[in-house]
Amino acid sequence: MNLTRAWEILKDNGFKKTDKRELILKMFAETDKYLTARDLLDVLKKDYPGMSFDTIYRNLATFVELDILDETEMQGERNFRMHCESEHHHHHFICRECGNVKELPLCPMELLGESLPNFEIEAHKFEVYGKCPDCSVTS
Amino acid sequence: MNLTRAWEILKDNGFKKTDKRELILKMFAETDKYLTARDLLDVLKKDYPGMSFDTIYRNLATFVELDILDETEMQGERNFRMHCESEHHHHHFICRECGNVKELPLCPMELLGESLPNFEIEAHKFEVYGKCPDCSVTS
DNA sequence: TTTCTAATTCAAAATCATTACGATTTACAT
DNA sequence: ATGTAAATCGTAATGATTTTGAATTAGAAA
Repeated sequence: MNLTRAWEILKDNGFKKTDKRELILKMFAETDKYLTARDLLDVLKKDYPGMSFDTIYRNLATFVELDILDETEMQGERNFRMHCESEHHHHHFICRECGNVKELPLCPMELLGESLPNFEIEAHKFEVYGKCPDCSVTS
Repeated sequence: MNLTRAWEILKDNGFKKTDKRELILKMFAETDKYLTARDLLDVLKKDYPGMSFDTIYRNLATFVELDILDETEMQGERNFRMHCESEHHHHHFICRECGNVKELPLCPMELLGESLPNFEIEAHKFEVYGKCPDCSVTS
């Protein structure tokens, strides 16, 4: 997802263009990694000392609601990332060292078959964690 | 995992038999569901008003460390459950309504193939959420 | 452009899960 | 029975997140 598309969605849903929102979205546009509310605040406080958690969290919620951001939960923290626009559904490897993300082409749900008859499936989570080649010590 | 085996492991690792540990383990032995620290405290406070968070959390950490319990994170809370002793690795469907759990026979890691060359894989998470047949409103 | 109004922001406090601490009690090997 | 390390208690601290209420601001309408 790029910034232009993100603002299109916001406009379409009646949200205003504010500099705080621009800063937050720019941070996501510039990285591939998952970011926490604190990551954002720490950086943005430099330029906008008044930036508060309220602003961060409310906007993150808005962005997730509008599918501009994806959210996942890792070690007790909510992590956010620009929503993937890949043609088809996929999952991620997440590097615990640098936070970088790699797409995994498969989705286990396709392989469930009739494992869950009469179950109402609402969601699923599949993530792989470890070290990417750059962070893996090959010595 | 049954209580006898759990105590075997604790003994082997030099942990003492305390009534608090017994109560906590009994709660896990009696249910199939994932429980939170609060679930445990709320119940155990009835019989042991003095029961404190310290006791709960320290013991949960110990049990997870010793593979007596499994841990997962759902909606911002850590959830615990008796460790599965099934012959082979598997994953779970978790009912968001009643908390009951159903084993899923597959593990997506087997299907990764060479998707992650030179990546150091440390962990993975695969869970399916929804409503079990009992909780699904079939009207 | 000026005005209006709802949306947004700020700053601080509340909440919730989790962790930590010093004092006391307990399990269990000797 | 006793000594000692381990475990527990009661409570306070921490850290992430959410909420609140007053002040500010963006964007639409006149």
